[in-house]
Amino acid sequence: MIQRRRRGRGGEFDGGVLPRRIARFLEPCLLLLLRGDASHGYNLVDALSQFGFAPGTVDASVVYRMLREMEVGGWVTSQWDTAGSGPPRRVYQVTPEGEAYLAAWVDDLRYTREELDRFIAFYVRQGTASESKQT
Amino acid sequence: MIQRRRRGRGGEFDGGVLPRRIARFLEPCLLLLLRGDASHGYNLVDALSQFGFAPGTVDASVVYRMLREMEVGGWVTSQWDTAGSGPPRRVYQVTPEGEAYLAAWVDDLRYTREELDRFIAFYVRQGTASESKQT
DNA sequence: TGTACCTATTGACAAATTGCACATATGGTG
DNA sequence: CACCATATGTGCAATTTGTCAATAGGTACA
Repeated sequence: MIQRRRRGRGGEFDGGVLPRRIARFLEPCLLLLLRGDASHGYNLVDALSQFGFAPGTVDASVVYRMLREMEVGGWVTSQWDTAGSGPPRRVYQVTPEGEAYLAAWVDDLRYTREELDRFIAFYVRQGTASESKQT
Repeated sequence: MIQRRRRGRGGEFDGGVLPRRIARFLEPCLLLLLRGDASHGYNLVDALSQFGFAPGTVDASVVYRMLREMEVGGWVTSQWDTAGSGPPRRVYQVTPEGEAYLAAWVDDLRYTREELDRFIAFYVRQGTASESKQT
C-alpha cells in the first residue's frame, strides 16, 4: 500500500482505503450518473460507490462544489425540487454540452488506460529481466 | 478533447496534447526508469517519453523536484558525478525501499486500471441503452 | 579573451484541487 | 422544544504542479 506524507489534498492516502488516483475523476463519474438519471447532490454521494469510491470516502461538500462548477461550465443544469419532505433539493440534468464533454472524458480515460497498460507491461518486463539476471 | 479552465496546475489541458491524468504518475515513472538504469535528472526528462509524456511536456524542474523528494523519502539515493564534461550531475539509484514503494505503486495502478475499465464499461452500456431508447 | 550556447541543477511563485470543519435550513418525532 | 435525518453550502489549509528565473561549468569559435 502506498503511504504518503499525511494530510491535505488530492490522491491522498493514509493507510486503509485506496484513494482516487485519476485527477478530477469525480467529474466524469457525476456526469455519467446524472446522464443515467437526473438527481441531486445528496443522492449522488452514495451512488458514487458504483465507481469504486468506498462509502464515506467522498465528502458531500466536494460533490456539491463540483456540481456547481459543472453548471457554470454549462455541462449540467439544475432546478429546485420543493416537492417531498425535508429541505429543497437541487436536481441536476446533463446538457448536450455535458454529453459531449463526457464523451471527451471517456476518450481521455481510454488513452489513460493504454498509458497504464504500457507502464505495467514495462514494469513486468523489467522485473523478469532483473530476476533472470540475479539467477 | 477535454477543455479546462485554462492556465495553472496539474492535469491541465489547453487543446492539443493530452495531459497526465493520474495523480503523481511522474513518481512511479521515474522510479521505474531509475530501476532500469541509474541516471540523473536531465537525462530522465527525455526518457519519460516512453510513458506517453509528449516531448517537452514535462518541465525539468518538476523532475528535479520529485527526485529530491524521493531522496528525502528514502526511495532513491544520489551521488555527484563530476566525471565527463559539463557541470556535475547528480546520479540517482533506487533503494530497496524504493523497490517496495514502486511495487505498491504498481498494485495501485492495477487497481486504478480496473476502476477505469468499470467506468468505461458503465459508459458503453448506458450509451447503448439510451440509443435503443431514442430509436 | 569574449561571448554565445549547451548541459545541469535549483529556487521561488502562482494556480488548481481537495479534505475537513463548520454553518445553515427544512421537516418529522417524542 | 429538543433532536435528528435530510440537504446544501462556505471557508480554509495542505498539497500538487506548471512556469519562470537564477546559477554555473564546459565547449566552440571568431
